[in-house]
Amino acid sequence: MELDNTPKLTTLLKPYDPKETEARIYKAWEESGFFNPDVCIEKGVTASDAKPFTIIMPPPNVTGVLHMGHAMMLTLEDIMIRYHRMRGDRTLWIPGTDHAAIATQSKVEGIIKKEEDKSRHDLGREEFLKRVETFAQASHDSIASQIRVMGSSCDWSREAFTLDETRTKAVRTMFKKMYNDGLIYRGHRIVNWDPKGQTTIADDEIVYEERKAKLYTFKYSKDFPISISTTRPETKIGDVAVAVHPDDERYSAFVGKEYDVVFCGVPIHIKVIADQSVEKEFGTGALGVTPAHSIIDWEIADRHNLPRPQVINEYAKMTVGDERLLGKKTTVARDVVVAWLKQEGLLEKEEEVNQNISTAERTGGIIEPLPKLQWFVDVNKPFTIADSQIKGIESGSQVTLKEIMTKTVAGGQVAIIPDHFSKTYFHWIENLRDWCISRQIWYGHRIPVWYKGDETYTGVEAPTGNGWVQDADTLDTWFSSALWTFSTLSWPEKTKDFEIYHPTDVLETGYEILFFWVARMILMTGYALGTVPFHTVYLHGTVRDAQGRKMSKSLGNGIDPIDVADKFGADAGRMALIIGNTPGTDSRISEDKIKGYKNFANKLWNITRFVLSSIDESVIDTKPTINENDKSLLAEMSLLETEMTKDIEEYRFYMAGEKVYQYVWHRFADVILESSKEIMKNGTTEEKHSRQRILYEILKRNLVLLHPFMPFVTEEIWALLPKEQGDRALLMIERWPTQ
RNA sequence: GCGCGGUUAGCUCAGUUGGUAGAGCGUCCCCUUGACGUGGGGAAGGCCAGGGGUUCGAAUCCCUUAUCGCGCACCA
Repeated sequence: MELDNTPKLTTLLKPYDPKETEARIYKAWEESGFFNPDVCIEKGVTASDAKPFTIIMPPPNVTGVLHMGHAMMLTLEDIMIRYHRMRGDRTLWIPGTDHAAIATQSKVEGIIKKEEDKSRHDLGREEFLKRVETFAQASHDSIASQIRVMGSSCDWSREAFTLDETRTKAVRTMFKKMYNDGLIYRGHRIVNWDPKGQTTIADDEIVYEERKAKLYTFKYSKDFPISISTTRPETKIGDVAVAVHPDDERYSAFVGKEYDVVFCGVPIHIKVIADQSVEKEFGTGALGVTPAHSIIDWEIADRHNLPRPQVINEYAKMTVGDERLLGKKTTVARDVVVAWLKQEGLLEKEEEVNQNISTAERTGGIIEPLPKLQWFVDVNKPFTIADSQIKGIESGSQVTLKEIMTKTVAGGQVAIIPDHFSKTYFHWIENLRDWCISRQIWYGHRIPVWYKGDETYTGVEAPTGNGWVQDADTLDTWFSSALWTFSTLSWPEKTKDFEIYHPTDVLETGYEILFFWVARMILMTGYALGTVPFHTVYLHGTVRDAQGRKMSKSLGNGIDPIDVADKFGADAGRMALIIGNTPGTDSRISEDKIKGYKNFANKLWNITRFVLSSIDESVIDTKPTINENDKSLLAEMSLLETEMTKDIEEYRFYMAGEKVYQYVWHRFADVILESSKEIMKNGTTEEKHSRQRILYEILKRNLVLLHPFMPFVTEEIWALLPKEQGDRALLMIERWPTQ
């Protein structure tokens, strides 16, 4: 490696300017090829038998631009990656983006609506998809450049997209495998229907909003013996039973009896049944069972083998009744039914209650539970796992997807940081139902199933022959995300990458997608590969504004990480995001905090100026004797290195960052540099040389320690520093101190 | 309803296995003009939410109360 021992003091005369520096440095890194572990091995930076360290980047949605949460994610991951690369590990960080089906589609629909006043149906499937792809591409390009601005040292040669060719193959292969194992099934079941988005959504895409509602208590008819309560009288047209608790003596005489009534002009048949799920104390203690329009009631119907008449359609309109009801919106129909109840003298009580109403996360539409023919992943069905490396699950044994999710975490094969999220995780699994994976949207992985008459074909490629029609639905975006750790490594191809880098080491992501994503990756990996997708899950919190509010467009309180990089430098933004931020805890960020770390970058710059202007070149070429006092300063430095290494290994990045900050500013600059001034003035030649040598050494060693946190300024200073034998040209591949 | 967190200096937060509390910012005083004013030195400020317990010793472990936040479920 070439050594350039000319201190570039002219550069150093100016204050540190991150804006001028950062883009240039990133380009140099990228051109060096060292983001790619193959190049590191090829060039002798990494041993060919070095142990791998892998992170697959959680792919940002191609819905626009990066926000502070992404910046935090990228920083945390880059710290780990740079640290491991400097340690000599075979370090791989794969970047990528997510097509984010519903989110991207609704974004583009919104734009087209606004600009052209057209819907996706006006454009047609093919034309609409073209528009989405154009949008996604532009969005991808800005995201990719923003990831670079943050200084992320990821391997762009392996970049992936959840909807590209390789990932499509993985998705289809997985679908077919699960279908063949009977874990994916098509069924007519009650689902969460979003009338606004015209699609099904998964249970965890529901957001509950508290609203005031009226609870009506009434009887179906004058002769009906039991009163029931509901907030949705219009659904009662779909009732088939009244359920009471088996121990409820008030109603035991009626259990088993059946009644025919005409309810608001519609004849209905009601059976009185006893079911454990009914609460005696709630309302009248009797529940009108509407199987087609309530998830709980659907399950009651399962237990009692009841019919499930549908009375509401996909547009939230009534499908039965006379002219008063037919075709009316549910909200209108509700008033009609209530008026009828009053008129007939059946309404006994009308009270105001607070209720949690289910809305769709993406569109805000009020969820209408409906029975529909959809695709599901069965989480409770046992299947034979061919080859299992999961503790407590033997190869060839019968196991369910739920068991896989539980045992990998319970057995410690996947460690969650902070640990208390494991409890939340288990709690979620206990309540997990079958996962509805089909969506009635256009953008995404189309379900790889084809129909011809009564025939059904499932496969990676379309079937040959005429007359086959592909299923119109697409897959839940989390289906493809769930394969991310191994689809990015070219699964189902058995590549070298896959062999070397999977399972990955760390998944670093926000706690809010523990269920959406983390759990499903564990599910898919356990199922398809019999192993875990990663050994450690590091969950970061939400980045909030200075007042602790979530950053949002409507509030206008967002801080754009790119603006931050522009104004203060990416290094400053990185430090501000990391320091004082513990895993799983929300953090606040403000310009003041970021500014503080810009000052720190400048401080480091000026330390360098002082050191370089204080030392003779002789202390670099010929190592002078270090006196006892200065030796103790080096020992202090070693201690810092040991502590920081331990902190990073144990995922305490906030502490590692703070320690080196404290040391550089308040020990190295405030004490050691200050005391050096006196030595340079009045010390003996030996004292001067000893001190000069350790100033040089301490500075270099601090640059190494700081590099994962503030890669740009440290790399820039490194380039300006005279080198000695063994120093590497780029700081990013300099060796981390061995412990 | 079930579960999980938080409650520490004016503000934002640390405090790794229990050993009489720390940082950043802010405030006040002082210093300094060839590394840096994006600087240096110093100071004030906390019965670590309340109560109880374990211990030689508790911010740290256990119980309990209050309060804030979050997740899940349900509200028929």
